[in-house]
Amino acid sequence: MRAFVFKLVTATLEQLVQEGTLPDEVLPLLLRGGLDFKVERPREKSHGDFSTNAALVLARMARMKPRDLAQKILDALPLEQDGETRCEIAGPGFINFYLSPARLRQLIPEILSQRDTYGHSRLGEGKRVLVEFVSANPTGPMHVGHGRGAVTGDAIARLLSAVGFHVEREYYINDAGNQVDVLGRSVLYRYREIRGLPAVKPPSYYPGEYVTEIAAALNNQDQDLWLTASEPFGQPLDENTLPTPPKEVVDFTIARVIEDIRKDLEILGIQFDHWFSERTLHQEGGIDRVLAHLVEKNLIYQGVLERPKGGDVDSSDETDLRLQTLFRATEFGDDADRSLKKADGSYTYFAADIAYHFDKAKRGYDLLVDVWGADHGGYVKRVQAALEAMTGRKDLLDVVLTQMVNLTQGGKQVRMSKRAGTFVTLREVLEETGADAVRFWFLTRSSGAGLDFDLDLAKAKTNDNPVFYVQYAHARVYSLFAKLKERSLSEGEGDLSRLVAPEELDLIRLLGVFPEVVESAALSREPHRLTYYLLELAAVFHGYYNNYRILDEDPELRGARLSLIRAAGQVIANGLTLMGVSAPVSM
RNA sequence: GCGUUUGUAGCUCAACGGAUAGAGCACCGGCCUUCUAAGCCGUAGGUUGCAGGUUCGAGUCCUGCCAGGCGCGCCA
Repeated sequence: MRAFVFKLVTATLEQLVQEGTLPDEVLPLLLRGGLDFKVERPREKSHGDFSTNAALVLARMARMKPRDLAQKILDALPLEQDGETRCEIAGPGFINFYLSPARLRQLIPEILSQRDTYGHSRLGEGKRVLVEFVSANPTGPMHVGHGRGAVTGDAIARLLSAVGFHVEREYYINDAGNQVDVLGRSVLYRYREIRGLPAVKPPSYYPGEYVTEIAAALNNQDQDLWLTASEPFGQPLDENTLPTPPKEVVDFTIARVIEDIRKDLEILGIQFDHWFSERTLHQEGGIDRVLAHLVEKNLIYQGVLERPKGGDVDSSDETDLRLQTLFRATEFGDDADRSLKKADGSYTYFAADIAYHFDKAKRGYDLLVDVWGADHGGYVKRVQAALEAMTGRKDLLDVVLTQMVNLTQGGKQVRMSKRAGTFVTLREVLEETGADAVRFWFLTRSSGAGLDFDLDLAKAKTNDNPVFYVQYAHARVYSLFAKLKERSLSEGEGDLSRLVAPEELDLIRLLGVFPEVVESAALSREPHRLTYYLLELAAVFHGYYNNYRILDEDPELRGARLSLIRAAGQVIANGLTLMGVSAPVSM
C-alpha cells in the first residue's frame, strides 16, 4: 500500500517538473532515486495513514516555501477525492494521506486470499544471499549464546527469503587448527581413565562431561585400538612437545560433537543447506591460492606488528617482535595490518577465514550475511578488508553481531562458568522451556543489545509472558470458530461495511503495516522489529476481543467480525512463522 | 592507549533522519467478573549520558568528552 502512494507522489513530481514548477534538475534525481523524500507511516494517528515529506525536501530546489510547494503537489495529485483517500497539508509542509474506512476494509479479503503469502514480496528480485550463522566450534555442546546466534540467523534467513531473495544457510565448521588437537587429546586422556589406566591431565584440555562420554563411546567401538596412542597421557606432558592425536580419534570426536549440535538445531527447527569444513580449505590448497593472489597484488609483506598498548597484554613478551607474514589490511580501512602465518609456518585462523570468505564470494552470491557473537566484533573490519582486496567489492559482506544472553530464574542470575564446567547448555534450556519460547525470546531485543532470558517467565501461561501473549492471540481466533460450531451458529453473511468501530479500523490499519515491517526487518537484518510488531498486534487484538463481542447475534456483523479476526489470525501466524515459532490452534 | 558496541520513564526495552520520544512491568485512582486464562479505563512519570556541529527538522548523522560491555596475541 505504501508503494502505491510512493508511486503516486513520484508521478506527481514528474508532472510538476514538466509544468515548470520544479526545476529540470529534479527529474534525473527522481529517476535515479537520488532524492531522499519518503512516504511513511506517521507515528501520530491524527496525521493520517501515510505521510510524505516531499515538499520539505524539495522546497530549497524549487525556491518555494515548503507549504506552498505542498499545495502545488496536492493540486497536481491524480487522486480523485472520492472518499477513498483524502489528503491534506500539515505542519511545516507534510502531505498526509487518509484512507477511507471502505478502502481499509478491502484489506481483509486481500489478506484472506493471499493467506500465508501475505507480507511477502519480490523486493529481493531473486538475488542470491548466503547467511552463515552458528558456526560454533565443534569442541563442545552449544551454549545459550550460540542459541541466540542460531535463532537470529535463521530469522534473518526467513525474512530475506520472504522478501524475495534466494537464501541459503551455511555452517562453517572450524575443524582444523590447534583446538581440535586439544579436543583429541582430551578424549585420549579420558579414554585412559575409563580403562583404569594411569592418566594425567594434559596442560590444556576440555573439562566437560561430554568429553568423557565421547571417550566411552570410542572405547566401546574401538576397544584396545588407541592404547598406544594414549600412552603419553600416562604421565605429565611438556607443553612444547604435545603429541598429535590420531586423525581417526579426532574425526570420531568431531563427528560426535557435530551430531549433538545438529540435534540442538533440529529441536530449534533449523536446517542448513551447507556444512562447510575448514579442513577442506587446507586440503584443497584454497589458502595457498588466496595468499598467492594477495602476493600478486602486493598486499603481503614481511614485517613486525606493534604491540598493543595498555590493557592486560604482557609487555615483557618479545615474541611479537618477530618478523611475520602480514596482510596490508590498513589499505582497506582496518586499524592494523594482520598476521597470516605463524612462526612454525602454519596459517593463522584469519588466513583460513579469508580463503573461506573468498570461496563464498566465488560461489556467486550477491550478498553475504554473517552472524557472529559480539566477542568476534574486532574481526569484522579485517575480514571485510580482505574480501574487498580479493574481490574489489566493498559491501559484499554484512556482519550482524549478537550480544550475550543472561539466564535468570526467579529474578536471580543463573551463573554460567565454563571453567567450573557448570555452564548451562542450550539443550538444557530447550528441554526446560521448549523451542518456541527460546526462539521468540531471543528475538525480543535488537541483536546488539544484551538479553536477559527469564526461565520462569518463558514457561508461564500468563500475559506477562510475551510468547504466550502472542500465541494465545492466535489460539483465541480459532477458539472463537470452535465456539461458533459448538453453538451451531452460522458464520453469517459478513457485511464488512458493518465494521465501523475505531478499534476495528485500527486493527485493520495495523494488519496493513505488516508487509512494511517484514520488509524493514529483512533489509535492516533486525528481526526484533517483527517481534515488537506482533506484540503490538496481539495487544490490539486482545483489546478488541475484550471490548467487543465477536459472536454477535446479528449474522451480518458476526460474519464481518469473524472475517476481521480471521485476517488478524493469519497475520499473526505469518509473523510467527517468520520467527520460526509455532502458531497453536488451541492452548 | 586503539577499535567496537551500548547509554532513552523507577525497572526491562522500542522508535526506516520527521510532527507532541512510545510500550510492558511497577506505582496510584476507578470500574469489571464476559466468546477459556485478572481484564478494562485513567493519572503520573523524560533536558534521550554531557558539550558542540551538520539541516527545513537530530534519540537517530559528524566531532570531542563521560560511563559500562566486548575485543585488541603467531587462539580459534
